[in-house]
Amino acid sequence: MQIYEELKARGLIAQVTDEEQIRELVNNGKATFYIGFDCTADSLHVGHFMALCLMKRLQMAGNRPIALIGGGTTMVGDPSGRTDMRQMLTPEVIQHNADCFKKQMEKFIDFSNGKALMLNNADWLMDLNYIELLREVGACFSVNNMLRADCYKQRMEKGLSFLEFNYMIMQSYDFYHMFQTVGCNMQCGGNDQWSNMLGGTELIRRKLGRDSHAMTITLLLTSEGKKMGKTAKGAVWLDPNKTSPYDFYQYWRNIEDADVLKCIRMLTFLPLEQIDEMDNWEGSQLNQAKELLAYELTKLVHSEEEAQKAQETARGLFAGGGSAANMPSTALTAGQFTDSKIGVLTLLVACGLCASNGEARRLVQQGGVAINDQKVTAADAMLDQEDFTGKGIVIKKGKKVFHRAYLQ
RNA sequence: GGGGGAAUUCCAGAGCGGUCAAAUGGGGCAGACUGUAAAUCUGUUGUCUUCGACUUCGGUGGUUCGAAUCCACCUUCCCCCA
Repeated sequence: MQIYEELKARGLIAQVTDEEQIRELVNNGKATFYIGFDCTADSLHVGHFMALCLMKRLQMAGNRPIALIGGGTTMVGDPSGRTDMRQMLTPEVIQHNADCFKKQMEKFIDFSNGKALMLNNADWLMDLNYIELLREVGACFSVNNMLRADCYKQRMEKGLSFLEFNYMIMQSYDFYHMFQTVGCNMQCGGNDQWSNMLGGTELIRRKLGRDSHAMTITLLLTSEGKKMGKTAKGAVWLDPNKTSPYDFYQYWRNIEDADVLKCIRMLTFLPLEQIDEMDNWEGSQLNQAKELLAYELTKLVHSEEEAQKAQETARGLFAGGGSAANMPSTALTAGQFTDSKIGVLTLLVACGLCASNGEARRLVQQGGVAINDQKVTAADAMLDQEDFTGKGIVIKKGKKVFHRAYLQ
């Protein structure tokens, strides 16, 4: 099976400009394609992970990826999928984020010997001259057409600033620029980028009379239609300091039944035959699939070792007994104890399990806290400092959150 | 440039000058049931030294014994006309 067919079988491809041409290009390793990354945060998250996987797959098939850091476009802000205006980021923050992205990407993509490129569009966008750009590029865009684009439509009601309206033009210019300078002939991206991407191919056709291609990746949505990788606390990050490997593992382990197979197919590198076999799994058997998914992804994003550790910890905690070594933990200092004692509420807050004493109190009152498997019933319960020495104690919040606290 | 409207707790969205820490829904958290799933039901959801106190309703001042509710100005956004 060739790469294009595989991508299709995995359900990764959402839209393409010309299937035949792209198939030909990609299957023969003739594509130089780019994916843009807006650096609005200092770490990549699960959403980006899809894109990175696609790059990796295409690279393995002999194509050349370009990771484009949006140092310039982030200054403008993409209105797609947003109902309100993005917060403006300062150039310093954007630069910092771009640097962070670069480090993370190097783990996935082989940038050696020009096998892949990493560019930053700040390098060419920041020097543009307004009038020149208007005459050169602006003339090629029809506002009528742009307004018809889906991403702007929703914003027509809530208001759209001229700044954001220009995002499509910047992105199109990127493609146009790289088409000429590094021979980039295809753009990939999330399906929400479709109209922005078409802007680029259109610009290239108008300015140069040449064909270029665009391909979008299916957005990974939960069965409820929400974006995958978002939790109430925010995104699931790839940076182990922002989302620990254990939490990362747990995120996938806790996924809904309806989404498991889809995720395995789209996100892992397991052979399709193996995945097809799991297709008729049902009920609690799906738990095995979830474990596999969580393991594979943790391995890809962090390392085999981390995946192993996370799996052991999770199995131990949920199956009972088990090692407490790798669960998230907090080191307490003697200063946090008064008279060698600490209150449960204080402890919960200190470990970041609760945002406030009030929340901690509620949690205890509702029977949601257990320490070393003993349910805590009194909000004013005190714990002895000596219990925290060595491995410390294990706090269980609700049914799934385990946390270790020990004395430093 | 002219006219009108809006800003409320995580989100959406109610809110007579006192009885408003603020309806309702969503989301979150916890409990029951389960398979570390979903659905369902229940409780809870500003902070704290929690039978009490304190700080919130875009910002700043003002009126009042008392203001999320009235007035002025400012900021931001939306709509209509040009």
